[in-house]
Amino acid sequence: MNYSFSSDFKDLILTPQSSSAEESDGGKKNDGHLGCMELSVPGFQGVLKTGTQENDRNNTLPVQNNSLSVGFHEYSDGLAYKNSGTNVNSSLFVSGQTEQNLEQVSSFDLKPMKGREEQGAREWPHNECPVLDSDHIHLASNAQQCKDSGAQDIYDRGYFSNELPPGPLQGVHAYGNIGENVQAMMNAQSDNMMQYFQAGEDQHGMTRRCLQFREQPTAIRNYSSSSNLGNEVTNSRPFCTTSGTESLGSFVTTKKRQLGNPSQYVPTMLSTCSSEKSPFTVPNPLDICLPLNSNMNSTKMDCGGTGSMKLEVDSVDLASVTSNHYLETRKNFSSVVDNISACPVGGALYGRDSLVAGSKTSEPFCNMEPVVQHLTLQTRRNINSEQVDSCEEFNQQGTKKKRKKSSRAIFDEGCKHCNCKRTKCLKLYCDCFAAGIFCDESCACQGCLNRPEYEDTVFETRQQIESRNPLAFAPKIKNSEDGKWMTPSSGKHKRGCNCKKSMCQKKYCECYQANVGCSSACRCDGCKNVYGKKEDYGVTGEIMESNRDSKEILAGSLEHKLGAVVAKKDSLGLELHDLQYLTPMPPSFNYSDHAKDSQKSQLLSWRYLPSPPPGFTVPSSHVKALRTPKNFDSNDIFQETSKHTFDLSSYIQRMDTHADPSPVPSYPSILMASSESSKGKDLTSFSRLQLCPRTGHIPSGGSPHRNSSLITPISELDETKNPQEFNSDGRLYDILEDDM
DNA sequence: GAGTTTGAAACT
DNA sequence: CAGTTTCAAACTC
Repeated sequence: MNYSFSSDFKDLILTPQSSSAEESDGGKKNDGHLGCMELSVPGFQGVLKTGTQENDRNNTLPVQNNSLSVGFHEYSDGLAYKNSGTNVNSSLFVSGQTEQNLEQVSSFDLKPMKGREEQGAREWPHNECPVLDSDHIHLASNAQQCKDSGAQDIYDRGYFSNELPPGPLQGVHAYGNIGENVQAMMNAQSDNMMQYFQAGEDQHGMTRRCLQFREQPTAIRNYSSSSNLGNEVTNSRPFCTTSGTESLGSFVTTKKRQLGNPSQYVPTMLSTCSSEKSPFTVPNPLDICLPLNSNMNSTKMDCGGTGSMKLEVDSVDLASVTSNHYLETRKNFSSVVDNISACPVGGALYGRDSLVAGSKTSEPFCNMEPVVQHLTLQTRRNINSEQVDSCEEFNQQGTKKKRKKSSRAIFDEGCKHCNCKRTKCLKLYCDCFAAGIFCDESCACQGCLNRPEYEDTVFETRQQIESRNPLAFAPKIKNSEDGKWMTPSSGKHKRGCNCKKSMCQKKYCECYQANVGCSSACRCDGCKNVYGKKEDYGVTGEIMESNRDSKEILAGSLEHKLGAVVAKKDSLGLELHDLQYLTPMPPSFNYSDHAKDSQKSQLLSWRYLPSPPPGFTVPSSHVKALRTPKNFDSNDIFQETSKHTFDLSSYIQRMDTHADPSPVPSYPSILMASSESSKGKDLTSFSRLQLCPRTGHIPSGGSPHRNSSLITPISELDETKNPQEFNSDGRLYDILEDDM
C-alpha cells in the first residue's frame, strides 16, 4: 500500500484497527510481539523514531535502502485495540525528518512482514492486523491533522499540540550516522528537548504510579547514544543545613541518566536526609505516600487505609544539561516535596517534624539514613519493590532483623501492591485502582491496565464505575474527630461491613482493616471488632456522625470560598501560568487547556491529592528554606507565591495553636505551594487540595477549630481576629466575605 | 507456595 | 433490590 506524506511530514502514526470480535470478547491478550511491518520510504534516508505508545517513541531507527522494519511488540493487552483510534497504545509512532527534499519523499509503503515468528514475533493476527488504509494510517504532519485523524488522545496529550515544542527530530537534518546525528540533535535541540521534556511532564507528570514526575521522555532517552553526554552528572545541593528534623534537610540528588547506554538511565529520586553524611542521599526510598481514599488513622497508621500516593521526583537528566533553570526549579520543587516525609503507611502524608515528635505514626516511617544510590534503570525498576524493603530495613536498622512478611504486610507498610489476575486492575477489586494509584513494578498483577500509559483507559473505567456508584472512589472511612480514634464511633466505615464469619476480627472486615469500629452502617453478624462492636456504636456515635456531616456541608462551602479567594489572588497579577515552566509540579496540579484534561484534572485530584494528615506541620525552617533566595533567585513570582502560601501556613499553625490546645496539624501547605505555583486555572484542584481532595470537602476528621484553620489563611490580613470567632458558622462566612 | 476462606465488587 | 458470581486479599496449612 502506498501512502502519501504531507509536505511537512513530521510524525506518522499507525493505528491498528480494532475488530468487533475483539470488542465483544473483552479484548485479547496480545502479550509479546504482535507483528512487524515494513515501512518503505522511497528516497528516504535518515532517522525515524518509532514506538508503540505516545511516550515510547524510543526506537531510533535508521532508514536504509528506503525501508524500515517496524515491529509492533510489547503490547500488554488486547484492550489496546478496543479503543483503537483513541487509545494511543494501539498506535505506532514513526517520526522523522528526511535529509532530502520532502517533495521526493512523497509516499511510502507499509505492509505486514512475514517470517518474524522465529524471532519471537508472531504474525499479526488476522483480526488484529492494522487496517492499512487511510483511515488508520495517519500521516500526522501537524496537530490538526492528528486531531482530525482519530488520534485524539495523542493530540490531547499535547504531543502535537501547537503550544508544545516541536518534536525532537524536527529541524534536524542530515543525520546519516546515528551517533553523530544524535549528538547534533542533542546540541541543536537541547532547548526544544527541554521544552519537550517539560511539556511532556506537564502532560504526563504522573505517568508513574503516583504523584511523581514522569520518566524522561523516551524520545530523549533515545539520544542517549550521544557520547559526550554519557558522563554521569550529578547535581546535588542542599537547600539548607541538615540537622535532623529541625530543618528542611533537603538535598536533591540529580543524576543524569547514564546516556552511554540507551537502555539505561539514572532517575533522580527526591532526596531527603536528616544527615549530613552524604549529599547523595535517598533516605526515603518509599518516595512519598499521600493519602487518597485512605483513612487518616493517626493511631495506627499501618496503611489500613485504602490508598496511598507516592510522590517522587524523577530524573532531571537532560534538564541538568539543557536547562539549569529547569533544574533549579526542579530542585525547588524537590525542596518542597522534601518536607513531605515518606508515608509507607495508610497512604498518609507526614510532616517530618510530626513524625519525629513522637508521632504514633512513625513506626513504619523510613529512617532518614543516608544512602548513596546511583540509580540505574534497573534500580529504578526495582525501586518500587525494593523501597518497601529498604524502608523496612531502615526502620529496623540496628535492632531488628528484617522479617519476612506477607504480601499484605508489605502492602500495609508500603504503598499498595496488587495481585490482580483477571480484572486488569481496572476494577475496584484492585486496591491500587480503588485507591487511585497506578500499579507499578512492585505489583504482581497480570495484564494490568492501571498504568500511566493507559491513563485514559483508567480514566474512562473510573468514570464508568463512578457512573454506577458516584461514591465508589470516595473514602470508605469517615475520619474521626480530631484525627484520633479513641472510640469506636470516632471513625467509621461509610458503607459498613457485611461480615458473616470473620466476626470483624480479621482483615476480611473492612472496618477492622481500617482500624475502625463497626457502626450502625454495618450488617455484620456476631461483630467482635476490637475497635468497636457494632452494638457499641450507639447514640454517641450517631451524634458525632451527625456533627461530622454538618461540618462536611460547611466545608464544601468553604472550599468554594477558598477557590474564589485563590481566583482573586490570581487576578491580582500572580502569573501562575508562567510558573508551570518554572516549577515542576505534580501533574495533578497542572491544568490543561484541553477540555478533556479538565476532566482529567478531576481524576488527578481524585488520584493524587492528599488529605491533610494528622500531625502534619510545616516547620518554619521549611518556609525559610523555600524562601531562600538561592532557591528562587530566578523566580520572583514563585517566591511571592510561596510567600503567600507559607504565610498562610504559618498562620494556620498559629491559629491551630490558639484554637486548639491539642497538637493540631496544619494542612500541607507545601502542597498548597505546589498548587498555587501551578497553573492557577485549576482552582478546583487547588481548593480541593487544601481542603479534602478526596471528598471535596474538609475532612470530617477535624475539630471545629481545625476547620477554622483551614480558612484562616484568608483571614491573614486580620490576624487579630479571635479564632474563636470561627466557631460560628455564620461568623465564619461573614469573615470570609469580608476578606474577600 | 498452594489451597482455602472470606467478603466486596460485579453481575444478573 | 436481591441473589449469584467473580474476584482478589486474607488466611491457613
